[in-house]
Amino acid sequence: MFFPVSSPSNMEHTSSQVLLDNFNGDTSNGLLSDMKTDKFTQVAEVKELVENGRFVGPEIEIKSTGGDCCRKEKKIRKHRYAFQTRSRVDILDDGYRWRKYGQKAVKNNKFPRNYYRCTHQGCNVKKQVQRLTKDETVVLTTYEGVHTHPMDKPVDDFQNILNQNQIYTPF
DNA sequence: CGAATTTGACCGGCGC
DNA sequence: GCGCCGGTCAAATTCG
Repeated sequence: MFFPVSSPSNMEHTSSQVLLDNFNGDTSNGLLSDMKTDKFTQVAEVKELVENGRFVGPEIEIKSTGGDCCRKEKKIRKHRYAFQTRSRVDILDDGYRWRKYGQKAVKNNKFPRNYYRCTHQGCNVKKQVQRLTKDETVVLTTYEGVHTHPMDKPVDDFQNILNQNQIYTPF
């Protein structure tokens, strides 16, 4: 799996993965519960939106299982995407600027969940970050939405430096 | 002083 | 309807 993030010097990533299991109805950790209530139970595809080699946002494409007899499978894009990272630090700098707007205690978890919104004007991408109790070296990050602007922070990765000269306009 | 964070209040959905 | 739960708001506070 492509890991979309730059690697500033204060980060220590040793692994990352997409939590495909949680998109299949497992809401035991309280995350992604709306996937269930929305009555979409099958994940057709989980992929990262990559434009010109640069990560621009997460995307989940879901095929609805219920519904219309006359219509073919309806595709719904939820733009929600989760991955977990093994890191000692909570603050994972992914190149975008986030404003914290909430913090909640999570059931069955001694660590709080943090809610962030992208500070860019008109870009309402959200993410939530929580540390797992069962392995407190794991940080689970859930993104919702797609950035409508390029990241504003320079990174030390050469490919990212090249890609900063490109503007992504999804609509 | 403007921007970001903190933190309790508030709100909507859901189960009983 | 009521309470719980997850998510968001917003006033107060802190930070740069």
